[in-house]
Amino acid sequence: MSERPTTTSPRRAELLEAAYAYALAHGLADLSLRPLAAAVGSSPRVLIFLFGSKDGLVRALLERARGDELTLLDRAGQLSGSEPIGLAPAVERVWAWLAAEEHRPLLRLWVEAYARSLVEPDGAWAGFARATVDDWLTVLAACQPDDERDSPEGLIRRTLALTVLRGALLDLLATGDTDRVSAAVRAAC
Amino acid sequence: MSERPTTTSPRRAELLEAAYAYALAHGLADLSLRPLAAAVGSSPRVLIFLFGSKDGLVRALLERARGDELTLLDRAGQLSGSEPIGLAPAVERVWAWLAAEEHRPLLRLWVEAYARSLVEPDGAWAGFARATVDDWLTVLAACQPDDERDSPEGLIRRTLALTVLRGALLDLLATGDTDRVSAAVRAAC
DNA sequence: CCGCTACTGAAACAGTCGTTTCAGTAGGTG
DNA sequence: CACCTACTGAAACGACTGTTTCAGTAGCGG
Repeated sequence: MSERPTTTSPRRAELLEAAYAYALAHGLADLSLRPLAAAVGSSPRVLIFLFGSKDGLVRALLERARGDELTLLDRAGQLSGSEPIGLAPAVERVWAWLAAEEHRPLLRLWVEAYARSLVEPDGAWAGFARATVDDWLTVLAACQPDDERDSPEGLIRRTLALTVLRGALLDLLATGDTDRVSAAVRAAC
Repeated sequence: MSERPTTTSPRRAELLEAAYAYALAHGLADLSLRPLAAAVGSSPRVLIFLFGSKDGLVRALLERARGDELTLLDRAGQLSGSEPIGLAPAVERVWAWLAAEEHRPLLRLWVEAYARSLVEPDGAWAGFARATVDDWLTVLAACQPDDERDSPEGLIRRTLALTVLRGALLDLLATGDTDRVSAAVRAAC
């Protein structure tokens, strides 16, 4: 009976932003409506009304996080806008962004969503891991010179580049040892 | 009052093994006692009695998973037992194990625990991510020639090796594209 | 048989969960 | 004014959660 304006509405956008900040701080794993609603100055009733269900809210949060990720990727893509800058410089630039202290909550959230979508491939998390792999590979491809991009070795090289970035991110989030991990990324280039 | 044989007991070991199989199939994120107990032929009462609490059970499961991981690492370490085999061959051997289809549930569980211990560094998951980074770096160090191992570049090289393995694992779990990812790992060596 | 340890079943406890029901209020438009 | 849309508060629903209480049973050494 309580229909859903699943579409965008001003209040919905406002609450989504607040909920996103809350998720960055507390994680998505044991997110629950009542504490979240209290933190963002709302009520479970309203969250359900605006997002349809808790799953709808989580989906919206994941899309929101993916939005942040895509703006990063756009910035990396810009650098290859006029002329491809090559894989190694692209990796170093993206890594500088990933290693920045202030992006760590977002990246933790990202790892959490990635892992969850592997374990539980249905529901709100469906396809998140797969989607980001494709997003990144596409952007890395845009950084490669034209002839390299379309060769089989080009695919393998950008897969390796993505692998280094992802693995380094995991190490960094666990140890916080920026120097050691950044040196490894630099060595890979 | 119903205090803890937190120590090992025959029944406890038996149920732990069954619960481990269940966790491999269903994940740890929304593990709950009643369905688990039903699946392993026991009751919540007994699980609490034998493991002290749900947190105790989860801790035991994580230790159990880490046990599986350590036997893999031991096997990689064996190959460097008499004479260090070098980083690149070690990576290729370990990757062959990681890429095997039958190890995927264990690796999914591993990623789940890793991510969770990043988001929620207290409680049962504490230190899991950090511990495995150290485990792996130690074993990779044992594969390096003596002079390389103790140099600063040696630390960076094995960090990079670990990075490649971890990143490749994430890609493989999301896409299942063994050929592409294995080619990238081979290219890194 | 006694007493001890190890384990177990059934039921209840208090709490949280997502969601629903029913009731509104505020603001703009006709 | 009436009317519609957008939003909201309070309270309840039933289903679950981890945990506890109380009551056992089975086996075994003495």
